[in-house]
Amino acid sequence: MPELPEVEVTRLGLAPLINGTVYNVEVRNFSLRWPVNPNLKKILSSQKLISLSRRGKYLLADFSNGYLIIHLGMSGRISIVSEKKLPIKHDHIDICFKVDGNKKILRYNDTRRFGAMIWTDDNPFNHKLICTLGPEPLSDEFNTDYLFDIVKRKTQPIKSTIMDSHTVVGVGNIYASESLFLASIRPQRQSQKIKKKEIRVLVGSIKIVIQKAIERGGSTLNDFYSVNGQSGYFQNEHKVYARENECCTNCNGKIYLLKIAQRSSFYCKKCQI
DNA sequence: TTTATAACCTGAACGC
DNA sequence: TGCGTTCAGGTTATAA
Repeated sequence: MPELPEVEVTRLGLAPLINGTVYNVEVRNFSLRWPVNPNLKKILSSQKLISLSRRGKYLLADFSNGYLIIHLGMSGRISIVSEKKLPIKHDHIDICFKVDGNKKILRYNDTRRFGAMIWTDDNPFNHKLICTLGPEPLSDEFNTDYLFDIVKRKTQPIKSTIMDSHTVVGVGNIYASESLFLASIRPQRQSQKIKKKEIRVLVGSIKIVIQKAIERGGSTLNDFYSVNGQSGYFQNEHKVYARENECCTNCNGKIYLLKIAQRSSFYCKKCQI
């Protein structure tokens, strides 16, 4: 489910909890990708949520006494619900806030439990999961010279390179396919054989695709919904992703499916070289 | 050092 | 209808 745009949409949706104070935490299942801190309830009790930021696909919840690092994995979802709403299957964690006298529950649901909720009282940017991440795709740091310097040393397919969070964060399977289509580059091309002028176009394409997806509220395929339960709309603009055997919107040719690093990759043989 | 693969877990979709 | 198989948006650890 969540790639960078979906995580950003989630972050923005959680804004009503800022300045709220935690009055209860209920962990129904501690077994996420990494075990949830068994003392989380004690740690967060009476703490104030100061701000919410994002680094790649990680949400960073800044509390008075430390940070909660949240990753949604493949099927994680966060919603704000009322106290009356009963938990359903896979609702693993509730963090209960009092905000301006009102009670609001941050509810974490994750069917496949590939997500994570990690407590740290250190600077989260020093955390081993965060400190090795590549630049944000929309930042100036992610530019032609930067990416070209990386790809010229890589023999792996370009799609694998741009999906590597150490190269650039937030480009998952959907947006990798879409960005490569926009840049007219086949996903299986060997990274080091791609010319600098193509890398320039690719960098621009990644920025465009990510920016547009954020503006559309992310992509809702099977299970992404924002905090308010709204679906995203960017899936309506997918040019190649999940469109095997359909017509290319550009040339009317056929969209092909190819497995790269065990992941489905979609491309047009005519438009992408 | 780089690249490929297995693993984590659940449920939907599909074929027989 | 029911069972078995395959596949899915992410990321890390391990093997090659």
